[in-house]
Amino acid sequence: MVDATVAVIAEVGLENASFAKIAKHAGLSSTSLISYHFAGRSDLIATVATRVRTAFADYVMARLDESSPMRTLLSFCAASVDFIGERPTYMVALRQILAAAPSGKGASGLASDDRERLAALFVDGQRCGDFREFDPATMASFVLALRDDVIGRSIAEPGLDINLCRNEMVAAVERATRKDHR
Amino acid sequence: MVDATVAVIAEVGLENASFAKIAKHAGLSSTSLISYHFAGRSDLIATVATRVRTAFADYVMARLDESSPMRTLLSFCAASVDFIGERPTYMVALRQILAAAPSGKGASGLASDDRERLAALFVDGQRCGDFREFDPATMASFVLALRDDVIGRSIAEPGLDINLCRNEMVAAVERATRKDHR
Amino acid sequence: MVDATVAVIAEVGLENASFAKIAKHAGLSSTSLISYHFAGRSDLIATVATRVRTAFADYVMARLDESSPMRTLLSFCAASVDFIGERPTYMVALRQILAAAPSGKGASGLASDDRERLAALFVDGQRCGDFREFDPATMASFVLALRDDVIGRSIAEPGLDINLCRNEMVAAVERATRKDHR
Amino acid sequence: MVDATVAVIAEVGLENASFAKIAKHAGLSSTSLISYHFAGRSDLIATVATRVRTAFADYVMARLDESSPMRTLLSFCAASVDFIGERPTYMVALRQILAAAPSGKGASGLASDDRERLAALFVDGQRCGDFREFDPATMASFVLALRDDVIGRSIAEPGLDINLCRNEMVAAVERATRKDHR
DNA sequence: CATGAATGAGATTTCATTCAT
DNA sequence: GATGAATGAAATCTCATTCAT
Repeated sequence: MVDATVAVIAEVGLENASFAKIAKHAGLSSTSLISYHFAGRSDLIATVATRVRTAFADYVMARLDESSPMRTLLSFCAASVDFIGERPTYMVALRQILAAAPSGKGASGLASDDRERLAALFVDGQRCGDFREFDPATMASFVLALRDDVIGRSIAEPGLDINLCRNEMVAAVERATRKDHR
Repeated sequence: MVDATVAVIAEVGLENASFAKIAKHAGLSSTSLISYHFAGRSDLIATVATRVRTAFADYVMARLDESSPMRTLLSFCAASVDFIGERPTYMVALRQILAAAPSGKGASGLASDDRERLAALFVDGQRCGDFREFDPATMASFVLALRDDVIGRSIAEPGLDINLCRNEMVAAVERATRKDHR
Repeated sequence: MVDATVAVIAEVGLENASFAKIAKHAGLSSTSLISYHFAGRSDLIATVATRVRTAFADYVMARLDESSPMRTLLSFCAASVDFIGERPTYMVALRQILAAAPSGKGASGLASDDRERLAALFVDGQRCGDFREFDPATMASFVLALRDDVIGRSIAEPGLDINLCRNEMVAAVERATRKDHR
Repeated sequence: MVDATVAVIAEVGLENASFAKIAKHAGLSSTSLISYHFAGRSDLIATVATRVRTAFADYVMARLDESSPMRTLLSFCAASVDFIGERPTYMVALRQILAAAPSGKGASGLASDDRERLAALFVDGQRCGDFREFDPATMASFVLALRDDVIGRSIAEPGLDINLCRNEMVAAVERATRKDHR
């Protein structure tokens, strides 16, 4: 049921992902089952968000090279983009959910997890000399924005070269964060 | 009427920006006037997007320093972020519209203008030695993604320091694009 | 304006013939002109009905052979069918208006004119021996029903042979009304 | 729900038979249930038409005297008119639907069944000498037109004598179709 | 005469949800 | 657990009409 929701969101967008479409995609003959299992629409999409984020985190964690802060960062970028190619609908759905989230906490809080972890990584890396001085929170947000941009383009441009995106992203992030030479 | 729509979208999100709320905000006594002036909901939000993009383009163009490709790029970044502080609701509305846009053209096509111009700028700058070698289209998308990220954060985090964001963005973009030092 | 209404009714049916469509067909930029010239929708379609009926009556009257009741009847039938071929949209519109008319008088009374005149003709012809004994009112209604049927078929079947219809109608009406032999 | 629709159409006409009135007549608290069960307004009225035509066909079939083509024809006429007296609202509704039907197929196609069967009957009867030579398709349409005329009059004239109509129709149809006496 | 903005009623349709089975 | 009928709110859209210009 959650998977059906992911698929529907990826196909028609969060706004148009009604219980009716989800039920049909899941092979259910009534939307009442969804109401039965979830407290409401927001409960359902929160569950979806969690499921997607877990899958994403698992995938990325397994590919993390934590031998140094910079390597952690770059392997995070690479793995993130690879996941987009691996499970496109997952990231599309997550992006829709995060974009539509009203300010404050709620679903938006979901994204802050990643951001905080990245910011902490930057603080570490600045201390040990991997990174130049910049605002960790802002840079964390920037890195995630690049990742989300690849997601968006992977939707809009069917023939997109994911490998190119990954390499470009890694190169850009490295240059934006590393210590300036001289 | 378009301005009322911008305000409502910025307040409650695109999804909840119903004709009823817009009419109320515009001081109209009926939603039918909106249907009268616009071919439909999509026509209205397309008009909104155009209006916002025009205002944005005008603002940025007036602040562009075109003495070199790199300066053009960095002044574009700075002006973009400044506009967010200037007309926050405009950018919030635009971001909602772009995020909800299904793939293909439509609202997504709205962003392609900027992207193409940036890409062309990169090609120029690479030829004249301002920029290192990278994929112009990908980098153009990245730069816009950073701008959109600042928009998003300006919504989610009321107390955000826009000046900090601008400086960080300029610094990051410059390092990501300039020629590598030996 | 009346002619535009006729055309629109013939094209999309009375039910869908809105002021908006009529105004567009008439080249007007606003429906308010229609409201200005007519007391309301019913006034407009009543005017249309009158216009059409006048045109129809003029056409038929000019072709009537009143040398005997039977000849009057048959020439009425022939001329009626010919008019359908001549001005198809006129009769289509009239038929729509009459069919949608609620019982009682109103627009329905428009049809009773023809019926009464035909019934009177039958009474005459029965007196002078042209027609057999039958209920004049019922037969009058029947004759008009055949005419309306040709109208209906001329809409539904584009390639309909109007001449065939006229001849068949004349033959059928003659046999249904003439005195039985022996 | 279908029966409620029939009743409402018979009462206020097809044009004014809104979901609201139908729901009210059916004792429903919301019009949404109609949208739930039917794909749309056209689906509903198509269902109504089918229901009515089935009832009509069943009634007439049970009263058909098929001992000869002419007897089949005349018993069809008699039974048809009798049904009008039996279930007035059914025929009123059907007539409204057919009259409002745009050309082409759709509801108009509903009548073609009867027409084809009658035409086939005429061909048979002409071969065996029951009927004179005439165009079968045209005559079939004519006979149904007479039937529909009685329906129409039974609406417009409350005190109409149905028996008289039946007898007049049978007499007229017999004379219009039988072989001419020398 | 003509325009076009504005109005309010009303129509269909979709939505999430509840309830009895 | 699963179904499908039923509900009420809300959304978009069309309609005829009015009014100021």
